[in-house]
Amino acid sequence: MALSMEKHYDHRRIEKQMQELWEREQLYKFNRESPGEIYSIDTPPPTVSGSLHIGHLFSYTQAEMIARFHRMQGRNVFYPFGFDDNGLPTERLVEREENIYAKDLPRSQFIEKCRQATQKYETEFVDFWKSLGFSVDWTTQYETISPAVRKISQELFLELVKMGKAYIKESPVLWCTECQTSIAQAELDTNDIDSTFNYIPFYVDGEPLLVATTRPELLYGCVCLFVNPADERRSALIGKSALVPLYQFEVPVLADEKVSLDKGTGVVMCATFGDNTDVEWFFEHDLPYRKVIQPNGCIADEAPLIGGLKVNAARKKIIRLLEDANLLLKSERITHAVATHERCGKEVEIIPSRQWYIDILTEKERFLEAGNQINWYPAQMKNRYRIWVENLKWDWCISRQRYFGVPFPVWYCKDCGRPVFAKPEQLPVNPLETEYGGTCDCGCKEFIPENAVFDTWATSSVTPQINERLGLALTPMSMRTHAHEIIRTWTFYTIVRSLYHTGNIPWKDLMITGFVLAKKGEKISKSKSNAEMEPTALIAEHSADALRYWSANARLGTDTFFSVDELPIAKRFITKLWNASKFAISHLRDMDRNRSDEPTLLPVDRWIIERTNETVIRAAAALNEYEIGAARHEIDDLFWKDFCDNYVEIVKARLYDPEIHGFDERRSGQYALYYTLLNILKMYAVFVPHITDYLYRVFFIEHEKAASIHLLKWERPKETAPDIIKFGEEIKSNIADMRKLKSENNLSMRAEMERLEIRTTSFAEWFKLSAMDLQTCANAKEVVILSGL
RNA sequence: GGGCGCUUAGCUCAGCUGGGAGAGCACCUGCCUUACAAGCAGGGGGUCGUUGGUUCGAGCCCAAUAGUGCCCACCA
Repeated sequence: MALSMEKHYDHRRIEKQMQELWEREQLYKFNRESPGEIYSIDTPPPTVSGSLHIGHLFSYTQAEMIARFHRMQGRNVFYPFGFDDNGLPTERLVEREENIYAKDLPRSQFIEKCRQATQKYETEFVDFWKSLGFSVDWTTQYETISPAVRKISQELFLELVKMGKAYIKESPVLWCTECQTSIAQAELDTNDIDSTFNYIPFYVDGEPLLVATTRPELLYGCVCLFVNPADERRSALIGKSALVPLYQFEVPVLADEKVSLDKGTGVVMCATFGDNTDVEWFFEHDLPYRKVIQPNGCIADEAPLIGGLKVNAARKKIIRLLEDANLLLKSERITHAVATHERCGKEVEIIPSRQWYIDILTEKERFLEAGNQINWYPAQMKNRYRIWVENLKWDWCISRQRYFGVPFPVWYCKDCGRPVFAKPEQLPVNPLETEYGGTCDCGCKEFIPENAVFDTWATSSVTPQINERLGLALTPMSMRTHAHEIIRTWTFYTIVRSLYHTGNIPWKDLMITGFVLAKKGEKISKSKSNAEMEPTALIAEHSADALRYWSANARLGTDTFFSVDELPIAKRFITKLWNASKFAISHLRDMDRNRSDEPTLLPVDRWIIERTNETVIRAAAALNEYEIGAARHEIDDLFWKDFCDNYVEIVKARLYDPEIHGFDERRSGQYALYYTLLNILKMYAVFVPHITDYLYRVFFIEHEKAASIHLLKWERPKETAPDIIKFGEEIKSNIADMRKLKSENNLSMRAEMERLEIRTTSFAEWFKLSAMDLQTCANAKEVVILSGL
């Protein structure tokens, strides 16, 4: 195929052309037989929630660059992509888009709608990654709802059951009354909500005892009052009975050190269940359960005065009743943080129910130790993990009373209620569609299927095992990457599962990327002002390489702001790379690479080669630490400042006029130019794969043989020559002085000058060999070298 | 309340193990120079949040303090 270099770089045509070529040539196809150690990347399977935003582009692109970097270090990169399509995010998307509620539809019909939505968005996502030039072997793609993954997920669940690490119990659980499912601690958000702190008198021995509460609707659920045992004012109350206002039943006054002396009135109402502390007290003090709130968010009918009302309406009504009865002695307006469900924003309740859990509370120490064995990039992200683990209060509830997810391979005996489990050969199985087919130990042959599905994280937490489904032993994988918001979920849960299933950490390195914010403090949303940040439109207009180049500007783990105003910088870089290459290649066309004798290099040529080697070393060091921005800046410095602004300007005349400068001298220049440009392109290939491969295929392919620049390896210079680099610094400073002189006199850079004085510390010999170059570069009549300065 | 960041030029940020304060954008001046005017060359502009300490020497280390952001806790 004939590729040409036109005056202007046409990203629309060339990016598409390159992507088609890569696909046709199967350039990124993973081959387990390929040489090189395997470098495996555990990439987040995006949840199908409908929004494809600049944050995806930013975070995934950085990881993709790491894949390219390691491939160009000679490693056999395994870089599978997946989709986390099952679960609540997809369900919420479908409910929102179609304006329906899952519970109003037949189960199978709703699941079918989810499947359709999933397919539609997954196609969009894949097209998107492809349009960014991702070096992914799409034949390794997985979906968490697929039969193969369902099977793995169910198998591993059964393994946990066998180990005693997964268990079922009837217990208070975090519950979303909007989504009508149990949820896990990791799915909580906190929102500041306006509320009132209500002071209500209970009566003990006929004397009023003021209790402050934000949840008066739970009065009927009150099971006791608590005071602090060290509270001298209250010690006489301990053990007595208190009369609950409005409802007129008696509850005991108990003592517990968790009660703070100075909060509210120092007396706490404990209800089942207002908050996490109530649950702890429920167990520690063996308290009874008084039902108030039902799973659908309505007050139980048996609760007088407010039965059947929604929680908020019930609260209002109770407050009004208290006021009417002169029982609301004080009411303070407050703003306080309440736990909400991250998927819908609704306040979370605590309701007893029968759920499946994975034991995590007994193994905190082990999880912390595992965290220490993993290399965190950037290192301080480990703190978020540590603090999360230390603060865990609930075992991981993995059952969801939802529809579009991996089913539990479980039935319950109709007689004794004991769970029975699917046999290995049955998997994957949906107990709603398949009979258990066995007999319970109690002799019963009838079973009730479990209709809950797994928490979506219960499946996505085994991505290392999912990635191993193709028969490759990968764990611990080389690297996991994602943004910092899911440390408490994806990172944590994967570590839990890996330790349980393999006894080992899931990956060696964790690369935690930052977030993209619209502007200071504003999160990305689908609001109008953010429409200009729609990524597919940005790529179409500004090119994938430009957006990739922009993404590579960030420091790892640090949030960044996106503004279209930043893209011209990237576009200018693309133009510069195009023009510089165009120039260099035009002077390399006649180069004879087959000559066996290497040219004797002039010092200037040695300098740019050494600078290139130095940059390769530095950029590789940064990328080995996942510092993409630092690496890019190193290469930028070499390319723009040293190569374009200085080296090319110096070597130009030699390339144009061998009759004046000498043919060997021209050959030396060609050699350095070839080496430097090729290696600059190789380094940039990680960041801007389209333009670099095009430039490679336009020219270098004749000499390098490999079909694509992406099949080449970076140089591995062992050391550089510091002297020649210092010499280069002196050349640059001499040229800068010359340019300054002309600029200050409003002269063209081409203006002729009488004499160029070169000042050098100790490189007089090298400057003598470069005198001709510098003389032409400055358009000077003579060059004088002043050494020893 | 606990933890982790950040604070450097008008803006966005880089500054490695302590020694010269930097880049891009913006601004000003000049330059059609056989890759690039979508360019090039040059310039102005900073008490490195504040205070104290260690050191021959601090943007960098230590302590305190202010502002700001995130993570966690906080529903009486």
